[in-house]
Amino acid sequence: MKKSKVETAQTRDRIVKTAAAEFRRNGIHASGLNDVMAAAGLTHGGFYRHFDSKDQLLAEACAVGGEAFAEMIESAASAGDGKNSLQAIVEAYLSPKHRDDREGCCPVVSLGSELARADEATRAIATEGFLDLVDFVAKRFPRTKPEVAKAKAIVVLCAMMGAVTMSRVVVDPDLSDEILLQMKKHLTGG
Amino acid sequence: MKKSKVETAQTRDRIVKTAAAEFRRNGIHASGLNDVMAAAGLTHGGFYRHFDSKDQLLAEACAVGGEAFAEMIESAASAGDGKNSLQAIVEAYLSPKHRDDREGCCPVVSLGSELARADEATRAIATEGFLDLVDFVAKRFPRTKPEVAKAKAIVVLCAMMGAVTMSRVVVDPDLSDEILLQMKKHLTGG
DNA sequence: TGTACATCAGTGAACGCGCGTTCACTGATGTAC
DNA sequence: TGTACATCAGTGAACGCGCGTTCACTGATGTAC
Repeated sequence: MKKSKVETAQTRDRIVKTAAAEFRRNGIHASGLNDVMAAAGLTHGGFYRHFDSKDQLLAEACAVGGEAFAEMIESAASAGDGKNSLQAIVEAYLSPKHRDDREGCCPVVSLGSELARADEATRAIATEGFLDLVDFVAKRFPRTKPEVAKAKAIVVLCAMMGAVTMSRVVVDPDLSDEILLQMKKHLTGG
Repeated sequence: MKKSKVETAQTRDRIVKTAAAEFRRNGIHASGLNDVMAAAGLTHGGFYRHFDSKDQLLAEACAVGGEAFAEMIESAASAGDGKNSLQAIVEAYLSPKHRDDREGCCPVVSLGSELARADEATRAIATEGFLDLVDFVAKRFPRTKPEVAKAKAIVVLCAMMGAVTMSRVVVDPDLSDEILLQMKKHLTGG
């Protein structure tokens, strides 16, 4: 049953990507390794050929999930023209599509309160992902001092994270939409 | 072993209050009924004399935790004078004290991403708690149309929730403080 | 008011189940000669 | 290049453990007479 090196690496990648989706969909605690491995088309026994522990998988899944989400945001930014790329980011982040995308969304939205209790390695990776996003958003404030741009980016990102999280908690669909809309108006100076 | 009606009601209250703290400290999934009952000074077997299920306890714990947190915010608001009560709320919510208070904090901060996956009853209670806070904060915008004040309150609350959540995720204490500080400056027009 | 009995809050053991993790086994791959 | 052997990815059963939930039992409380 031994697989080629290429195949082994592909399997490992598939497990991490599957975990990144499963964790975001169901939460960290609620996603069993059995679920993740089955969703990746494998049995659970082989897990420890690739990883030391569930915590290690979580850390790697956070890295991959964060990068994938950053790419989504970056492509949304480049869809808007140079001047309006901040608005394009805000509209993508605060869209009902993002709110309803349980597998591909921002990891902080789907896992925020669980990440706050995760081990240091995972939180360090989440911190890096956040800072990468902060840098990217900060560039949308040209002719602004770097520290000020960074501060603005932190505010915009955290505000959006809170809004999408809350839009998922409330039961009233109209209220959920309103939360996204009001935050969008606020952040785009409407 | 039967207890008096008063004692029974007190026990029930104690379980709910203990659960409200345990859930916020450790998360919903990570808090076992055994943990909650032991923390309330009881054995786990008696749980079902008071509640139908863990989900029911969660819903009631959300209600109690939300009310207790609202009272904290209201007392913070009345500590500042009438004009600056909004600023007092923002400063209390975005304080390191609130970030570091794992048991008494805002339920959305400690449980947000888990609440988003909770059952309808719990999310309905969380929605009520949120709307109560929105109404309370909206009153800090006098001489403003009710719809506009409500919109502003939604924005302020969600932005603060996101900031405190993120401040708990990041590993760098300076960055954590900066997140709180920048959001405070932003919301108080600094 | 005093007595007999039903109620039921709380205990502690047990239920089935799924968790994270381990392990003997398999057989195709990669390596050594 | 061809053959013999070591490696190890993946399987499936098993480990101990804790989960949510159930239940027989207890004894003090509340109730009926």
